[in-house]
Amino acid sequence: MTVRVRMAPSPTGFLHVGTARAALYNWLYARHTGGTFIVRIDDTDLERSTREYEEEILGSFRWLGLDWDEGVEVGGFHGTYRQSDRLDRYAELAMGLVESGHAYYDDRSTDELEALRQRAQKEGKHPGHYIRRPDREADSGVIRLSVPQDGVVEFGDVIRGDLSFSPADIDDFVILRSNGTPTYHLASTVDDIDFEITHVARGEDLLPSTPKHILLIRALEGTEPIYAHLPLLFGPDGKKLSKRHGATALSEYREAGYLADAMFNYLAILGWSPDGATTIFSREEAVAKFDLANVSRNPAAFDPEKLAWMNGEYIRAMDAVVFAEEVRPHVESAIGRQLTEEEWTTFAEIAPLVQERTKLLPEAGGQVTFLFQDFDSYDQTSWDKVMTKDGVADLLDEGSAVLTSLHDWDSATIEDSLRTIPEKLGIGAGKAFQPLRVAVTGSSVSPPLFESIAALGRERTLQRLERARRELG
RNA sequence: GGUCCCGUCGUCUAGGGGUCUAGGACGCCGGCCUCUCAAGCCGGAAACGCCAGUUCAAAUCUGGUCGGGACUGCCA
Repeated sequence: MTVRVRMAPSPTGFLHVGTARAALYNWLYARHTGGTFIVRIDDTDLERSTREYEEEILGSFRWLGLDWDEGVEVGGFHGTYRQSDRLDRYAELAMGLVESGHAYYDDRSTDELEALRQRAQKEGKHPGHYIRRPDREADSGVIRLSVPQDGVVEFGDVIRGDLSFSPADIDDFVILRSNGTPTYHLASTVDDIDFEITHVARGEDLLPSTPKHILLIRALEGTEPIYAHLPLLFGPDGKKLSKRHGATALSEYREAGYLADAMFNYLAILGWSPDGATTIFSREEAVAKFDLANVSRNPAAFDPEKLAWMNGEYIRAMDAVVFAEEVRPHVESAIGRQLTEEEWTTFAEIAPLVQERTKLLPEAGGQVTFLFQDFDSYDQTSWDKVMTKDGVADLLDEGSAVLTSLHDWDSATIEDSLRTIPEKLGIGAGKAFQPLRVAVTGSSVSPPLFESIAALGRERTLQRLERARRELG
C-alpha cells in the first residue's frame, strides 16, 4: 500500500506552530515511506477564510522545507487542493445521504437545540442523547447525519492503540449548513475518501471527531484510513499554546531570525526522538528514522529556550560566508544604511567571531554596529561598572600611546602591543582591557577586543579612546 | 456535568518485567579555559503522581485514585 497523507490547514489565520508540527510529521511519514504528501486548503468557512492567509500558510510550509506532491495550481503555488472548489461535490453527497436515509434535514431553531443541550447537561448526559432525528419532517435547514445507535464505534490509533466510543454519546452532527456549504466533518472525510488518504495524522483535539468521521465513511461506503492522533502543543505553563505565550505563528519565528533547519529540528524533537540520545539531526536522518508509531502520547510544552539554543547550534554550523550574508541586512537596518564594499569586507572578516556568539540572526547585527557607526552614548551599566574605577584614565592614555606607535594594524600586532599594558601597570589582563573595550565598542560585552580594534581601524580607535578620555574629564 | 485522551528530572525525551544506584538534551548550579560575552570542556542538583494487586522481581502488567488536557458549535 502506498502511503498517502495530507495536511489540511484552514486559511483563517497564520500558520500556528502546532499545525506546522502536525504537517511536519505528515511530511516525514510520507518521505520515510516513499508516499505522497498532500496539502489541502480547508476553506469551507467562507466567512473567515482568506487568500492572504492561504498564501502565508503555504509560504510557511515552504520555508520549513515541507514540499507537497500533487494537486491543481492554486494561488501562485503549485499543487494544493482547495475545498471551496468542491462545494458541489459535498452538497451532492449530503443530499444523497438524505435520499438513502443516512441523514436528514433539520430546521429546528438554535433555541430548541440549546434547550436539548441544557437538558443533557443537567442530566449528566452527552448532547448526543437528545439531538436526534425529530418527529417532524423538514425539507430545509441543515442536514444532519443520523447516527446509528447499534454497536460501538471502534478504531485503532497508531499512537494510542485501540479506541472505542459509544454511539449514544455522538449526536446527530451537522454535515451541511443551511447555506449549502459543508461542515469540516463532511468536507474532510469526503476529501480523504476521494483522494484515497491512507493515514490521517492530526491533532489530538480532533480525537472526539474521529468516530463521527468513521460513521460518515461507513454511510458513504468509503474506506477507513489509519489514524494517528498527535499530542497537542502546550505553552511553558502547561496550558494550550496560545498568543499569550508569545509567538505562535511560524512566520514570527522566521522573522525573529530563527533558521528553518533549526525550527524543523526543534518541531520534530517536540514529541518524537530518533533514539533517545540524539537531539540534533538533519532532515535526512529524521526522514530515515521517523515513524508515526514512535510519536509520544503525551502533550509537549513548547520551550523557547531550547529552541534558541538549537538555533545557536545551527548558526554555528553555518558556512561562515553564508552567515555573513544572512546577517548583512540586519547590520544595515541597524545602522540605517547600506554597507560599503570596504565595510562589507571588514564585516565578513570579523563575522566568524560574531557567529560563535549569536543565537538569533538579527542580534548578530547589533554586535557589530560599533564598527560602522559612532555610538550615541555608552551602555550605562557598562560605563558604571568599568569606567568609574581608579586608573582608567591612565589605561586609556596607555592604550592610545601604544596603538599610535604601531606600524602594522592587524589583530596579532595589536594584541602584542596591548599585552604590555597590564604587565607594565601590574594589573590583570581583564582589568586592563575592559575599559578599552567600553571606550572602543561602547559596551563591556563585545566581540574579541583585538580583532574589533583591528576591524575598526587606527583612526577611529584612537578617536574613541580620546572620546572616552574626555568623558572621564 | 458528560465523553475521551494523557501522567519518567522544571521542560523535551530514552526505557515496555530483572542489565534502572533510571540514560540523553535544554535550563539551572559549580569549576576549567579566558580580554568581555559567548562557545567549548569537566562536575553537580534534579523524575518513574499516589495506593493496592499480579510476580521471586514493576518505571515497565492490572485495578483504583489523584492530577492535567481535549472535546461537548450551522469553527476547524
